[in-house]
Parts: sequence; C-alpha cells; structure tokens
Amino acid sequence: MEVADRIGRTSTSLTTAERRVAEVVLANPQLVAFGTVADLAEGAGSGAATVVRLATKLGFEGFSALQASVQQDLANQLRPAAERIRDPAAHDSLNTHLQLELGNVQNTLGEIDQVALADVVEHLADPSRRLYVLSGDASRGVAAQFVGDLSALRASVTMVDGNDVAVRRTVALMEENDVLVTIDLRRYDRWLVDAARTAAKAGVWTVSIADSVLSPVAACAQRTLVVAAAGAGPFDSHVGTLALMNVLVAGAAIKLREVATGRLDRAEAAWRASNALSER
Amino acid sequence: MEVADRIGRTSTSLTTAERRVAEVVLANPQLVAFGTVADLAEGAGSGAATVVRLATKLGFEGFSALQASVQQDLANQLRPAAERIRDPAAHDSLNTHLQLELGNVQNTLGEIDQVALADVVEHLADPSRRLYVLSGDASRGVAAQFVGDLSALRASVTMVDGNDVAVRRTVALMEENDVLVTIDLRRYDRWLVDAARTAAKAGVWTVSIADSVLSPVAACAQRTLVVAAAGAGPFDSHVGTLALMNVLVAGAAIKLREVATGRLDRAEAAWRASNALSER
DNA sequence: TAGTGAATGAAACAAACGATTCATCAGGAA
DNA sequence: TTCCTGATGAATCGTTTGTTTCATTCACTA
Repeated sequence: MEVADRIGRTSTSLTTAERRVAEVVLANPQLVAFGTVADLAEGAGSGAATVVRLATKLGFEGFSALQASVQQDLANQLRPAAERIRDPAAHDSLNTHLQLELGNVQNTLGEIDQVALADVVEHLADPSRRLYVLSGDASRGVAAQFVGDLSALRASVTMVDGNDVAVRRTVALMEENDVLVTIDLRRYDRWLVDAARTAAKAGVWTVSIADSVLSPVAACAQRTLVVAAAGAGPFDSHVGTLALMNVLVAGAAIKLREVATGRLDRAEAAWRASNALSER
Repeated sequence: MEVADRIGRTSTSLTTAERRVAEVVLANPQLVAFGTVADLAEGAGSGAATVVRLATKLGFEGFSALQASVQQDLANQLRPAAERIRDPAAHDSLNTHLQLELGNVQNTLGEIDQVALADVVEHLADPSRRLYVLSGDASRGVAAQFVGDLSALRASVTMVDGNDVAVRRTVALMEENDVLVTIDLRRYDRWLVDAARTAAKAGVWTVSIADSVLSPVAACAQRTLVVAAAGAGPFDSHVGTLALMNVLVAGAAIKLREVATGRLDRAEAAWRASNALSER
C-alpha cells in the first residue's frame, strides 16, 4: 500500500493530531476512499485542516491526491486474483486459464442470490411440473449435461432443441405448471429470446441463467441466476455455469431423495444386469 | 449485490441510454463508487442527467444514494473471504460446493502434465487429422460442449454417439491418422473401453481424459490427461473436465489461428445476415 | 406530412466540498 | 509573568458536484 509506506517514512515528523488521522487512514481506508475531508476529520476527532496538512506532509498534492491513492489501492485489492496474477507473468497461458476459471467459479457461486437459488431448486424438484431446458448454441453442451443429470433424478426433463419449427411447437405446448430453464450468454440468440418470451407470456415459470441481469431473457424470467463466464480462448467459459448447475442438481437431488434414489438404483441395476460398467 | 438486483427488477423499463449506464454500473462498479456523476456519464457515453434519472428509476434518492449502495457492496467484497463466509448463518452446502469445485479446477489445471498437454493440443490442431470424441454417458454433455467448440474452430470433428451398432461402425472406419479423444470417469462404460481398445489397436492416436491414470482407457491411450471430479451431489463434477477442455480449445485455437478466425468470421457473418443474434 | 410524446444532453442552479486563512491555545524560555 | 513558536480547528473562499430545467431530437401515429 503506497499510503502506508509514506506514513511509515514520515511517521517521526507527525504531530499528535496528524498521527491520529494517519492511524485512522491505516485502520479504516474506506473512510478515505469513500469519504470526505470532513468525514475523515470527524473519524479522527480532528479538524479538517489537519487532514489536509497530513496529506501534503505525506507528499501528496492535497487530500484529493491522497484519496486517489487509497482508492487505487482498494481497487487493486478488489480486482479478482485472476487479473492480479496476470500482471507480472503475462504469458503463462495455463496459469491464466487457472486463475480465470477459479474466478468464474468463485464469482458464480459466491455472488449467488440465495433466495433465487432456493426458489429455483424448489421448482426443479417439483415432480408435478414438467421441466424444459432451452440453451443458446454456445452453451448447448453444458445444457445437455444439465438435462442428463436432472433426467437421472426425475422424469419429464426435456431439452428444447432441434429446428425452429420443433422449438416453436414444444414451446407452444408448454403449460402454466411447467418450468423453463434458459441458458444464454451475451450475443443472445434471438430465437431463444423469442421462445422464452412466448413461454413466459403463456405463464410458464421461467428461470434465466445468464451472464447479466440485463440479459433479455432475464427481463421475462421469474428468477435469474447470474454466472461469470470469462474466457481466455475464443469462447466464453461455461465452467462457472456448470458449477452452478451442479449446485442446482445437488439441491434437487436432496429434495427428491425418495424418488431420485429409486431411479438411480434402477439404473444401477440395469447397468449391472447388462454388465455395462467395468470398475477398472 | 443490491444494485444488481434493482437493475434486474427495473430492466424492462429502462431506456437505451439508461441501459448503457446500467451496464457500466454492473461492469465497472468502481467508477460509481469512486467517481462522480460526470465520470459515470462519460463512461457510458451519456449525459449526466441520464445518470441521475437512472438512479432515481432504480429507487434511490439520487446518485449519491446509488453511490453509497455500491460503496457498501464494494466494502463487503473487501472484507476477507474468511469473515464473509460465516456471515449469513454459514450456508454450508453452497460453501461446500464452492470449495469442491475450486479444488477440481485447481487440481485439474494445476497438476496437468504440460508435455502431454502440448502434444494433445498439437494433435487437436492438426487439420489433416479427423477428430473423434467418445464420451461416457455421465459426461456426454461436456463432451458435446467440447465437440461444439472444436467444430467452430476446424472441420472433421465428430462425436461418436448413438447406438452400439453406430459406434462400432464409426470406430471400425477410423484410420491411422485420426485422433480419438475419450472422456470417461470411474465406473467406466464398458462399450467405451471396448471401442477405445479397438481404435487403439487400429493405430488411431488416442488421448484419454480420465479421473485416474489407472483408468482402463488410459492403458491403451498415447496420452492421458487426469481430471479431478469430486462432486457434492449424487454425480461426479465435470467442472474440472470442462476447464481442461477450455485449455485444449484455447490452445488449438492459437495453433489454428488462420483457419479458425476465418471459420469464426464466416459464422459471425452468417449470424449477422440472418439477424440471429440480439445484443440486448 | 404534420403532430405528439418520450427521451436525451447542454446549461443553469444550489449544495457540498477541499483548501486556505486566521484566531486561539499550549508549552517553554527569558 | 511575558513573549515566542508551533500546533490546531473554526470560519471563509473558490471550486467542484449533484440536481433540475429546458430546448432539441427522435420515433411513431394519424
């Protein structure tokens, strides 16, 4: 921290009141970054002039310069580890990927809206509702994974897919009690947005998995779960999305325990009977 | 994030310029926390009045209230993760997932065999070789994602799929110059192991993406990439696998730059022509 | 085409702010 | 005590900033 350095270097020549201010700056930098001269002065129990004097004594042009310095420090601290790492060793591709994907998982699961999450899980685990999953072209694979996992737990899970006509028919046949999960990131697929709007208008309970609350599907969805999808390659990363899906699937599995274990056992039995799995 | 919520709730009634501002608020919250109305307006390419209008539209008293809200969010984010975790009554399940998936990514990308990785990328990026992807049932979705991404970069990428007969036929038709990628985790699918062995015997260059070097496919593969797949729910997690695939795709994209950019541009042009994408 | 309503940013205005000034105070030295 | 020096904060000043107003533009309708 630049400011801490300067305070350390100047500490011997600080007066009593200035030292009080300096202590507050170190202990509570947000007061400097977000506050005013008066705020900091009050926090340190000193006058505004003392704050300004300290700033200049530390070698800053004035309080504003000190504030800018603290703000930059905080901004650096805020930047996800991914970007911080990238600075020194810019060209370690694998490390970049690692930091990026860790950030995607961290941001997706960390920033999640718990109320929305619980509500979505509740709906996914309601066996009386049919489930439909609608995905943009770029995320079709992870969507298929989601459908596959859910299908193992419960019945009536459908991936809405195929040509435009087929999609329209499926959407037209949705009913009020159904649940529609849409997965779509920036550069939103128009057909998907249209389909989601149609479904929402028909009263289908819609949840949007998107990269922003401003995604067009989010606007017509009951719930929105935001994912981080920063990618180092030419495409967005769906690692965060998949992590979120795992959370949803695991949550649904708990709520569906009785039904789900029965289904899993039956599948297991079928595999055994046909010797479809090999342990090694 | 309180502000993100409000933006999501209000998103339908935002005007074009207001939406631009909202996007900047979400993408660059520091500009709001540390900056002024004029700064944010400039960042969004709008007038100062629009910024204030957005703030009130979001239900804030004015810009200052919006700024205070963003500042509080940032301050929360600044608090060490350790403190943050235990805050809302330790919602353990989510935290378990978070740690687990972070571990999967970390272990998969961190422990990777760089020589094997480079060799695999080299083969994936060789346009003279046909690519086949063979996945166990549990990972079919992420495999499809992999195939989809690779297909965007180059030609001749095939997901080996369908019924047993179809798989056997496809495998039988593979040639020496082809590349086969298999993805299979514990409880290895017997048909997949058989198919991989057949292909390997025919001289197909095989790479195994598996959860252990002891996997049966690894035994007959030229290269093996090990993934971590710890799952909290009833299924294995493929988050690590997907992260690895992103590395492979990004690596191939670099080697295939000339071909790949041409393909991506053509796809982009087609989307534009048909108006298939909507930016908002 | 003319008219209407919403949307938008430039400009005016008032409040808040940082910086400076200056009177007061504390603590020694003569 | 008296005088002096450095420290300190209240008051002041000029600037910046948030807010409001208003003329212009734009999209759409009759």
